[in-house]
Amino acid sequence: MKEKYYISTAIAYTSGKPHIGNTYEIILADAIARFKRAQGYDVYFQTGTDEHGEKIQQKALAQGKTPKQFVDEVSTDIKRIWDKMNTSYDRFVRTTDEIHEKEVQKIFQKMYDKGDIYLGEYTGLYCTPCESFWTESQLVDGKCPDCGREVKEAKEEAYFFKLSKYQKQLEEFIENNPHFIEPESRRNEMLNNFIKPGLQDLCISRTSFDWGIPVPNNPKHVIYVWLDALTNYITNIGYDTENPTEEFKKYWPADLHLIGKDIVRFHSIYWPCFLWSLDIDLPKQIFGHPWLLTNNDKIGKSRGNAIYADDLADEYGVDAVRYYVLHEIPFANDGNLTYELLEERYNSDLANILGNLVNRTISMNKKYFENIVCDSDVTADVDADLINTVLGAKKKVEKAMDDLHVADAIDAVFEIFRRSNKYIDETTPWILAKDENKDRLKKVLYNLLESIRIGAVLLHPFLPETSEKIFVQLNTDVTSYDSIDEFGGLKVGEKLNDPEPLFARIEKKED
RNA sequence: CGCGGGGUGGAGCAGCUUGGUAGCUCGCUGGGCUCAUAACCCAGAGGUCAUAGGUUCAAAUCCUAUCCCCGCAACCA
Repeated sequence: MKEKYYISTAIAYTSGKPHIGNTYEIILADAIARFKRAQGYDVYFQTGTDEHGEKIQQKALAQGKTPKQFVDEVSTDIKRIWDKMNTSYDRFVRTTDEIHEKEVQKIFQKMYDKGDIYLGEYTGLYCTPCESFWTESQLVDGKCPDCGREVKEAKEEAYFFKLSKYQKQLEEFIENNPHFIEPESRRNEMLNNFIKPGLQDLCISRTSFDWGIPVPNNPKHVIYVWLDALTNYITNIGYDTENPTEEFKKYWPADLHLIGKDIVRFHSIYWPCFLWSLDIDLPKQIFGHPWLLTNNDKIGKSRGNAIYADDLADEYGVDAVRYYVLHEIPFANDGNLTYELLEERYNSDLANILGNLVNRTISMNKKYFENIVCDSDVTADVDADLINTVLGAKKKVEKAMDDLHVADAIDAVFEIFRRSNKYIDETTPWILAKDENKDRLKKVLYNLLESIRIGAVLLHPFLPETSEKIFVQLNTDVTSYDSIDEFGGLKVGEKLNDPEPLFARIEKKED
């Protein structure tokens, strides 16, 4: 039986259209999911939208819509972008789905019955006109950051979750599982900044708005969005407080929660404690990926520098966008996106190194052998180095992917293409073409076509569309992950399709 | 002294855990080639690795201090 692999993204908050930085997450998850599938795992890949909360209620109101209308529109748009980016999620979930809402209430009830949730009083600084609580640090000159008026201490009834009860357990767990939170810098931050100083009980209900899941038996409270949102990872695969489904038993615990570094806290502190409260195993790993910046500034609508994935895809193509974001964020540090950098990568890597290689190779094969795949036994010393590089790439990709170093994995694939370009110069096929029998040329072109095939197989998780276009030009169905363990999978005698440029070069703008 | 991260040739990054000729991609200069999307291949110039001390035979890599940048700071997801 195939080993399972459950990967999730965070569910996207439906307060507005996600920008390229948000979209990066689903692309990254997709690359990992596709890679694991290629390796033979039984992959379950979940994504979706997080749709409750005060902010959404306010936004909807401002647009004269009901919250439900509003989130329906935004969620549809998010799904559209995910689809446009060619992401292969297995399930797109929404926190407004009935199955989820019902289960969250049952979860709340179970925690309550267990004694992990109690009714208490929330004390905070309250601005009466704004009907909002603020923390000390949010205040501006000691006054309400919204309206500038005085705030005063106020109390309200609220439910609390006993985080404090699990503090020691959590601290020990994270100490003993050094890879539970990645990258390491985030782990240190959580441990030193939040956990070790002590965990306060978490207020998990709100009464200041009603766009949320009602607390069972006390509907003037709605359940705090993070309890609502985090549980999406289990409710949608069939968790139930009494009778969890076979699907749940099969896929849980998740292998990887892929999330933004800004919400590591919720996933590495609240989520484990919630799961313990339910007596469920913890996910195996939480990876807080870095951000994509533009001009080294945070991307955001309010900053007026928002860049959207679908706009970029319209201009440069889906795979160019995928390539850029996957390649530009090595691992733990933020990446940078500008149109100049994107065009630079596009031209040099996609158009020149990859696109041109495929084009020149297939063009030569057409010119010299009428598109027929030929081969011979006339080898030379240079062949071995090419073949070693090509066959060695798989291990490098696997090693990099095991560490979630996706950018390194892509580089390892491109080594095949770079080496192949060099091989053309070393072998000078146009000179070999002058030979009467062309036997050496047959071997050289076969080696090149086969290298491209192997490269395309490895490229597939990252740039699926491009990879498939290459297979079409090679007219091959030998595309399995196992087919690249040995050199020589491409069948002799097959007829290639005519060359078609994969990526048209972008000419520099004249302005 | 709130916590964490970063400051490496013109640009974007790796290296730092386990000290020992500073690496990659792009750009630039020169050369080669002509199959190809003026693409490809080779060679070269360019860095006192933020600053100041310290440890060491030897530091980008360890320690201390300082400066600058970024994120977080629990009820906003």
